Formats: sequence, structure tokens, C-alpha cells
Amino acid sequence: MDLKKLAAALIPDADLLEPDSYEQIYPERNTAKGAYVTRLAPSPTGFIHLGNLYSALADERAAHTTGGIFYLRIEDTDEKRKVEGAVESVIRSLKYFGIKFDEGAEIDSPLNLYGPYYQRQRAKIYRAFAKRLIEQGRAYPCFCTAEELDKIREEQNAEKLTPGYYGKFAKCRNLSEEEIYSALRAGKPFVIRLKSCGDIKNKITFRDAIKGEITVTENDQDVVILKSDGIPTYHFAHVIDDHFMRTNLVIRGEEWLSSLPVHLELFKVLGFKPPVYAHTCSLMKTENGAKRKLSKRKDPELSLDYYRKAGYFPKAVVIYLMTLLNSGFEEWRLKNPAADISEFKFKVEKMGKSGALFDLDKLNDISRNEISALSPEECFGFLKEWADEFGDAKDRQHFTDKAYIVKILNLLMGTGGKKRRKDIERAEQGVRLMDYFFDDTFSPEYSFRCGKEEANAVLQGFYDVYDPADDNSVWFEKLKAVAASAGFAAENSEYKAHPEAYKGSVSDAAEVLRIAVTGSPNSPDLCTIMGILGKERSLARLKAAIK
RNA sequence: GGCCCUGUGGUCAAGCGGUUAAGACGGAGCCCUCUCAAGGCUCAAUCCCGGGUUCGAUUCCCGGCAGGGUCACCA
Repeated sequence: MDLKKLAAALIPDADLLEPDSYEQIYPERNTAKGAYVTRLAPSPTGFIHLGNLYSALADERAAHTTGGIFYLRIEDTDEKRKVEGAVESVIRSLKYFGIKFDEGAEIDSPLNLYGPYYQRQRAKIYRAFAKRLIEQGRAYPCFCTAEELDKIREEQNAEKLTPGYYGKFAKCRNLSEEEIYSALRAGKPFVIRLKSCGDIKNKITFRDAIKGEITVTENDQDVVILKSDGIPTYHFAHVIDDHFMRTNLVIRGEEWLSSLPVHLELFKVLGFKPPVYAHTCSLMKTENGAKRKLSKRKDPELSLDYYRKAGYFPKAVVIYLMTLLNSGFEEWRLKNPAADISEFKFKVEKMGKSGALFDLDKLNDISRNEISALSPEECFGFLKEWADEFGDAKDRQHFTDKAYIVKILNLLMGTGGKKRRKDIERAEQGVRLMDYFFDDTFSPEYSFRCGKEEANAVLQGFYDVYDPADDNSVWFEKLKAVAASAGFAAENSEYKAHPEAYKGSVSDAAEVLRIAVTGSPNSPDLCTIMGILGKERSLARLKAAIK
């Protein structure tokens, strides 16, 4: 069979370049020795998720700790699953979490020498190589319909054979010249398949940067490399793009491990050198006691927007992912709380081998710590940003008074004291924590441990003596006096010794005041809170609580 | 089911031939204390199982078992 003629019939494009010319168009990068060129290659099929961030972080760190390049490529080869606006969302989300690209799609950079960075725009390149494979007899057209393929699969299932298009099941592999051209004349749609030379009896040992030595079986599947719309499958695009974009480290999820033999064969047949692969473990969650991979469809907590809406401090999410990514990071962070993350010596080889359960408690803890380390002004900025985007009208209104909010934050963060408080876990919760400082969001429920009469006595008593000029100790002495005259023990120790002699302890009296002023039995220092609220408002709240 | 990956406290994990088997989150308790938060101290909790190899295995080998992943003209 005249393969040259066949290739021209199958891929008639007039404007294809000679495949080898791409070696000159996309020359080797002149990065330093040992520098990693990495990429994030999402498909624009919906929201970007935690798994992408996790991977992006690894890529970014691997590149930038070695003086390499990190770029963004959009794998938009699946027209059916394309989602409008997905690319913008990817970029916006990654920016929110502080991930920076050196080059790539929608990145304004003089380094964009290896583009286009959208795979659809690279169709010619793939087609040029597919054409050559056909000429070399290493690829062929397949006219099988979806129904035919289903039938083959059923047969294979029934006979408990490995499913797929291979060996005797690869019906189109040995089509005669006649058959091909008549199908072509009839206008039958076709795909281009790799003519695999592999044998599953052969094992390949391969070194993964994370998992170490891996033994896989050789590929024997005649995988599709060009779909019937003329666009490549992931496998083909991956091999060609990562070769010509000069990627030398591919970090991707371990779900790709099973198609590694395909990729290895493609690299071989195209005469390219494969990159270093690093297959990361997936993030897991438990559901009904069973462990499973976090799923984009089922788990909202996988969406990065989920964390934005909940007001997680972006750096906290990054730090949490870093602790999963590189053992040793957490301890480094503990020792260097103020250091920039980029100072940590990230190592691809140190990435975890097994799937980690996503631990919200740990994220929350990290988030509290990171927020507590901010200045009140920085914290204000962070909370305001959240309030403006996700808060209601009242929240937005409250955040117009910066001086007042900063006063509150000084209290909530314990800025003046010896030790910082860690009250704020994330923006949403932090904003709610401040509700009682505003009359329009103050909604107390008066439920005291002590009786109504004693409560009234405390409220009225303190109402009469409160002076905003009092410092903390004077304030507390006054409270003790009021408590004592209402029948409470002025000292906790005294109450513990003789509980029957009192209506309660000074704690119980303080609780009455606290609930009256904040609506809650728990709060930071009450004296300071009353100071922030101001005399008038504080007294009004005491009065309002008297029943 | 085939193939592949992974298996140290509840979770993330260090350790990689001899350790009282780190640390962090979470849990329990105590202290501090007007409550909460923070902080300090203390405690409970782990090497999947079975065979080897070895003077000695959590560490090495083999075999199970368990969990996960994957078997598309999706990535």
C-alpha cells in the first residue's frame, strides 16, 4: 500500500509543516542545568479545584526552586465538555491563591515563545505528526462506529478478556487499500489510531519521581491519537506538547499512571525523550466510613470557590496543601512562621506517596494561625474584601467604618496583649463574630444561669456605677461590688468553698452582663467591649436586658 | 475481573536493620481565669497479617489481606 498517498488522503491539509521543523521553531530552552520546566494543563471543563491547586503548587515550587519555568497550557481538546468562562475562572482562582505563571495562556509575558498555549490552536502540529506516523505505517485509520466498539467490548467482557482495541479486535488495523478508500469515498467518519508494537507480556520498569520504581506492562492498545474531528486525544497532545514546550517534569495525578504505557510508546514512536514524571497521590475524603478520591461532581469542598466563599485565608489553604505536598514543610513552618513560603526547599522526591484524607480541622487551625499573625489593618482588608463580595448589605455597611472595625479587631486579635487571640478562623466566621458590635445585627437571647431577680439586680447595679473611664481593674472591682450586693460571692474561691451561701459566683454575675452586652455567654474582655461600644450603647443594652 | 499504586496513632506524618517509634491537627485532663480564645503542663492513641533473611525487623525479601486508581473518539 502506498502509505504516502494514504496519509495525504487521510490528512489532506495543505498547510502542514514538515514535522522536524518544529524542533527549530521550539528550540531547547536555555534554562540552567537541573532547572525544571513544568506546566499546569487544565481542561476548561468547569471550576478549578483543590486537586488542581495542589498540583499547581507542586509545579510552581518545583520550577521556581530550581530556576525553571512554570507555564499554563489549556487542554481544550474536548469540545463537548467545554464550559464557557472556565479559563478565566482558572486564572482568577489561581491568582487568588497566589500562584504565578511565567508564561502561557492569557499570561502577558515576553516568554511566550512556545505557544499557542491552547491545544485547539495547535491542531496543525498534531496533524503533521499524525500524518507522518501514517506514512511510517505506525498509525492507521479506523472506521469503527461507537456501536461496533461497544459490541467488541461486550464480547471481551463475556469472554473475560482485556477490553480494548488491540490484536485481533483491532478490526481496522489490517484493512485493505480497497476497503479504506471506499470507506473514505462513502464519507465515513474515521479516527487515527496508533499501530501499537507493544506486547502486554513485556514489562517496563520506569522511575517515577515520587513513587520510585514502577513496573508496568507494555501498551498493546491501538489508542486513538486523532479523533474524528481531527483533534488529538489527551495522549497524543500531551506527548507532542510536552516535548515541544520542552517540559522536563510532568506532575500529574496518579490516575494517569495507568495510561503511562501509552505515553511511553508514543514518545518512542515519535522519537522524543520522555520527561521526568511525578505522579501525585489524590486527595481523599471519607464517606460512610469508606475512603474515596475527592470528586469534582460530588464534593463542593473540592471547589476553590468554596474556600473563597467561606472566607478561608488563601495563604492558609496554600500552607495546608504544602504540608500535604512535602513532609517537612510543617515543621519548617513552625520554626519559621514569618518566612516566605518560597524560602522552603521544596523537593519533588519528598512528595507523599499515599492519598491523604482532606483534614478540615487542620486547615482551620492553620487558617486561625495565619490570620492571627496579621496586623489589624491587614485583617481588616481581608475581611472587607470578603464582605464586599460575599457579605450582605449590613456587612458591607459595617465595613465602611474602618476605624471602628480596627478597634474591634484589636480586641479579637489580642493585638495589645502579650498573647494574640485566635478567634478568627475565616472571613465569614470572623464577620459574624463582630455582629454584636452593631445594633442592626445584635440579637441577644437573655438566658442566664442565675435567677431573674439577681440578674436584674446585677444589671441595674452595674448600670448605676458604670464609667467608661474606668480601667479594667476598676471595672472588675465595681462588678465584684455589684455582684456582692446582689448576693453573689465576689471571689470564685469563696464561692467554691461555700456554694450554699451565695446565689452564685462573680462569674455568674459577669455572665449576666456579658449576655446583656454581647448576646453571648462567651466573649473577649467585656470591659474593652463596652469601651468600644461606648457608654450610651452599653448602658442601653444593660437597660434592655432588665426584665 | 485484569493491570498498577499505597499500607506507622482518629488524621497528616518523621523514622528506612538495634529509637523510651519524633512532631503537628484532633481528643481527654489540669493550670491560668469574670466567660471564651490564647497560653503552659500532662495524658490516651500507631508500625495490616503471615512466612522468611538476620544475633535483631516498623525498616529488607516473598506471600496474603485491605484501601485506592484505571480499563472512552474525557482529560
